[in-house]
Amino acid sequence: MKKKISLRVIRRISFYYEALLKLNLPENTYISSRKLEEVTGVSCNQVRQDFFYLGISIGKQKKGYLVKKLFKELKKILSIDHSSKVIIIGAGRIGQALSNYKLFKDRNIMVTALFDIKKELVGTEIGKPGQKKPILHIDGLETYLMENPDIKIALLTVPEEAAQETLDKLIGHGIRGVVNFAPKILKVPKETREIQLINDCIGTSLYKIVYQLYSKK
Amino acid sequence: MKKKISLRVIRRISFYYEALLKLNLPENTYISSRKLEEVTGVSCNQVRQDFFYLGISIGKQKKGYLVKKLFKELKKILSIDHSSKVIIIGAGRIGQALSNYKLFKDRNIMVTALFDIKKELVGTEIGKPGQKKPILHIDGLETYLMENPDIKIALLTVPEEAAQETLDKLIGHGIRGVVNFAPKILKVPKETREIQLINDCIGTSLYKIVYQLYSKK
DNA sequence: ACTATTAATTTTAACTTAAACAATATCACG
DNA sequence: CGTGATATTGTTTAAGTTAAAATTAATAGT
Repeated sequence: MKKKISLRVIRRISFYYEALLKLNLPENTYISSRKLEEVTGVSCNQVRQDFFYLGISIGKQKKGYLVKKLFKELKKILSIDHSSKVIIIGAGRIGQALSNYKLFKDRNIMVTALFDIKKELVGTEIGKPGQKKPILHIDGLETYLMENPDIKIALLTVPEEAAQETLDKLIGHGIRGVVNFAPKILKVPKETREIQLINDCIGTSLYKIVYQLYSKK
Repeated sequence: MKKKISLRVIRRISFYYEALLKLNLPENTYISSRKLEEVTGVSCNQVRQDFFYLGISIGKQKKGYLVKKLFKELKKILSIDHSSKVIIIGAGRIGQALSNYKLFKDRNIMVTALFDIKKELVGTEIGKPGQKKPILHIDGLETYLMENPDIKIALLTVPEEAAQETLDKLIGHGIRGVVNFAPKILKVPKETREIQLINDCIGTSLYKIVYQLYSKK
């Protein structure tokens, strides 16, 4: 029985992983919790506690964690030690930006196709040579998913008017996890259980920053 | 002395606010905590506790909260009862998408200009007629901010290679709050205190969804 | 061998959410 | 028009979760 890890911890773990990517240290060197604090902003105490909690006790006193080992452990926890395929629904600016997002490689996440309804987009490809992805019509979604049953994740970047309806359609066609980028909070229908939805609405954090800045006193 | 509100509460408050926007109810009708749960996914207990905590005790038994009053209270808490001006650094796909983001209006947040270094972009305008925003060269940033001292917030959508450097520059020129959309965790220099930075890196939530979906068991 | 640094672990405190419950206003109904 | 049932709030209390701090142990370097 595996311990449940909260999304908050997962987020920090992803920070540590990103830090390793960013620093690009040789695999046989060490990185300390202090250094991780410096790069990620997460306190070294928290770093160690996270590692302890997760059963990562691979540190060496006075040196830190072996980069190679740490990479491996973090990947395992994040479930990015194997490759995941995703599709993007909506080939507008956000969708295209996401599909071009080069770091997907380091995270073992692959965009296989984009879907849209705009005539001028459907049938074209986007991306750099060698990693082009087709833009397909959304009517072909069901067929596509039947032919590619290992695709369980969709990134939703359609206009907000169409967002909820599209989400429902995705779920109906077997998608199990969705990140919603449309500026509108979506909900999964009650009946359908076990669907993972993250509302990562663009602009949400504006509220936070405005609050922090202007609510003072 | 004002009570400190955590960002987590602020996020929920913004959900309630978004729910009101979405439902678009007449101002003189009522909305219950149950209904808010239905729309936002936040439990009605939590809703009531939030309101209690924040001193919003405007509910009527058996009916709920008067939409008009609730709007007013939420706006006040979120500090969007007055207008805030922001600039966008990076006029690429994400930056353009953000600048077109129509909901800014309802949130009293205005994009006044975009900045970039690309020759083909600088000097042009984007946006629908009547709300066009200029794209300026980033070299003009300092001057622009001196002429518009009420702009304290920047949205950062530059490529990740330039992100940290650009953030430092922004801070140097008096920007006080930044939302970073580049796929890289940034940090504010230690010396500079009181700068609000939110790393809202595009793609961060992919880790979460992948974990939730593939780590099962 | 001593010192300083760092990890592992435990303890404590803070924060967050959930649950419970009393109070009250509205509505249905006779 | 009165009355009772009920929905819904305001408030408190408890539980659960998360983060911080403190402590212990180990090891590298001098």
